[in-house]
Amino acid sequence: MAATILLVEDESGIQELIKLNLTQAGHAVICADSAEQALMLIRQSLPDMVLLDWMLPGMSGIELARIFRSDARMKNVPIIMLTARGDERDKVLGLETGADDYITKPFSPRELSARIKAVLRRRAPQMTEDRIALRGLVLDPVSHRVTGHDIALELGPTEFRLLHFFMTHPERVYSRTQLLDQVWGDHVFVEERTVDVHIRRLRLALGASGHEDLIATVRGAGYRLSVHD
Amino acid sequence: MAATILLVEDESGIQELIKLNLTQAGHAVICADSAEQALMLIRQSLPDMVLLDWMLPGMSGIELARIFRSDARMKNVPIIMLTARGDERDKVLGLETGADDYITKPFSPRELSARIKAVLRRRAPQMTEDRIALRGLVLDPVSHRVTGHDIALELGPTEFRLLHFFMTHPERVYSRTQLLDQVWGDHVFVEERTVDVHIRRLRLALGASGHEDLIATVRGAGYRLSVHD
DNA sequence: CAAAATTGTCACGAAATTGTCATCTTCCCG
DNA sequence: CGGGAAGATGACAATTTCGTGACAATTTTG
Repeated sequence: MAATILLVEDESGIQELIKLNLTQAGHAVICADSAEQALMLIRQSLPDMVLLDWMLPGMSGIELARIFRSDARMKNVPIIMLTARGDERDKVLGLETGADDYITKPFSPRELSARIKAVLRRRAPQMTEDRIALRGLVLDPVSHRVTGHDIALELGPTEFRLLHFFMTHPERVYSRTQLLDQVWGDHVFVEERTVDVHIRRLRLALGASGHEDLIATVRGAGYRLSVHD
Repeated sequence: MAATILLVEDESGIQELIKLNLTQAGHAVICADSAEQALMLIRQSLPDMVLLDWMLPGMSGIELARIFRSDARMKNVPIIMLTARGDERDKVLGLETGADDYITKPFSPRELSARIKAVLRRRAPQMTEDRIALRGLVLDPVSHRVTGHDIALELGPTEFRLLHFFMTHPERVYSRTQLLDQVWGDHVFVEERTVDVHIRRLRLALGASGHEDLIATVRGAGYRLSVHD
């Protein structure tokens, strides 16, 4: 279970330490020193979750969390608060603000890993290993198989990732750029129109089970997996 | 994120300084020395937000904020209060009055920028991704769907943006120029009459669910989305 | 290593969208 | 009532956007 994690922590020592732990656990880590930087980064890199230090210079962690939560685009990004030992008020306040979990410093790498795993399981549908069913379509992340009305579908690797992404994010329009970021990866340099071609290939494959209209194109905006007929 | 900001500050030195900062950050700045001037300017120029000094000659900032809030036309314009250092009472009072945020002088350009960005993100209604419902009409920015009485409406990209804007700014008249700025974009050079045509197309589409009279024409002034029948 | 599969890019055509204009309608005011 | 101003409407051409098939490059597989 590899995830992209945004770490917001002003003390560079602790930041490095946590970053090391997370990296070794197989996660991609993006670091921010301040609330402002965090705001920038979370928008452009769409992390799978945020590790947020309670105490920050300027804007406090809790304020930052509140901002995250008030913006619909970031509403679904899970947040874990890092707090100093035993400050119960902070804990309550943090959870009220919408943090998904909190962890008190100092903590062991194992504990951190466990919390991350738990939160991701709860909040990031893509990362789970559960089967996803939708309109007679069943996608199994484990066996890497897809069936439509019990008919096995032949999908290439990219088509599979694309469908996987759409099925974990239904009823939501994604631009070509967003799809490239989410399905191909941030760093990749690929033409936007390439998305069209893969959408087409995916549609063709889905057609084998009568699901050709599952993915709708939204002119001028992007594509969307529609749950309704 | 470029915005039009109304700055209300009586000390010309500070005013110049802030104006410089904001301009460099890519915002358009309109300055007012007094509450009276501010009232004039906010009506005619429709800023995206207001930076309001707490201490003003004559009418105080907080009174001004109260007036802003009580006027339907300005109700949706976010306000950031500028207060002197550490006056907590002001802070509380300010937030109660309806200020969206406060910032204590002196402050760094970075902090100001961050607060502005945050407030705009929170308050600029078009930016949120919450579903908007109005007279049986439901617009979902996320899925890019519009339904009127559960009937799906077919909208082109521009019609969608136009309706989105109106639904986030109901009961308020917008001139063609303002609509071009808000829906098309500042830089675009398009005939004003083009707005008429798109209004028409939007009305036609809305007619499919019996909402043809949703957008009213205000002769000599512009158009308005009416909430009431 | 050869065959097969996958992938990114391109060019072309179809279709949708858009801006503009000319022409009616409607409304306002003397 | 008439004249004009402002808005509505329909048509149209230009542009944009998307779908589609082909193809070469690359990777995977046998």
